[in-house]
Amino acid sequence: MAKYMTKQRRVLMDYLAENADSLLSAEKIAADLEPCGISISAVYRNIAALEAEGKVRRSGKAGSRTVYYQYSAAEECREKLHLSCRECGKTCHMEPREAERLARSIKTHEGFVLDRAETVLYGVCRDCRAGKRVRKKGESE
Amino acid sequence: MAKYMTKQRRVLMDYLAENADSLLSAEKIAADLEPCGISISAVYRNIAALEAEGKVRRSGKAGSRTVYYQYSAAEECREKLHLSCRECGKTCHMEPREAERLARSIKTHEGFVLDRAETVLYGVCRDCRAGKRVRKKGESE
DNA sequence: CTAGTTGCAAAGAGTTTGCATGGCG
DNA sequence: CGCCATGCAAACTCTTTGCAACTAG
Repeated sequence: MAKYMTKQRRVLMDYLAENADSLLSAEKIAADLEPCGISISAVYRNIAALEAEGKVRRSGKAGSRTVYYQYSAAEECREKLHLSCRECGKTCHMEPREAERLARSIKTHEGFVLDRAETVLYGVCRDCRAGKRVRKKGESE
Repeated sequence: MAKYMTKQRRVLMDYLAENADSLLSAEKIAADLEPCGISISAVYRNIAALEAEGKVRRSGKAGSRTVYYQYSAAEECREKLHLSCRECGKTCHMEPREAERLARSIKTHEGFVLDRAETVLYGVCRDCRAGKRVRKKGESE
């Protein structure tokens, strides 16, 4: 997969890199990139390829059947736990030391080996707690 | 919602309670309960009602578009973090003290307030680690 | 009896796929 | 020029909904 670098693929990758801090649905991506001339199928197919290459991570939002994707630049990214904000949708990495401590703690106490690549912690981020009214597009109170 | 206790509802609730430790898709539930004479629509409708009552929790499995449900007996359940095993699908509660420590730690270090109700940690549980030593992709030791 | 429930089938939402055309290398 | 990638639309999967028949209280 990914033998040619097509216009669509480049546009998609740029877009994902620029929005590396938020969870994106295939439909949103397609909508935003539609003016660039990229079909929804191309979005899905490229994302699947990027996912296989480890450049994109998929994560479901609690209670939604839509799948969300996010750029996952480096390998190290997958060693980090992700924190996803319910309010603004942004995702950030948890400090490695913290993640490490958490993983160890859970393993010790529960005998459970955490899979950092697949785990996303949900909550409300610092900015949203501070602003408290950072409301994002199409999001009602 | 839930004004009458129908045969279907009772069967569903029993089933959910019995399988309180695993994540169940609507289809699996319907399949397992089909001999009891309950349609998939009834499954969905009852689950939606139970969910509204807080007796069922829904959670997406990482990287799957299917929604999974799980019995969530008590209120306290929602104050506990959940650990879900990728191998066997079982879910268990994280020790409250551990969860508390984790939440505090994240808040202190990242300014991120964890939503315990929506967060599920993925990994491999003690039993599966003991039984088989299946080692999968990107899993930390 | 009467309103909540059910089953069925049709409608939706989101994702995947077959096929002919188009474009990267 | 050959093969991969794209676009379109049809197929799929999972979930929701309309409606007439059914049933718990």
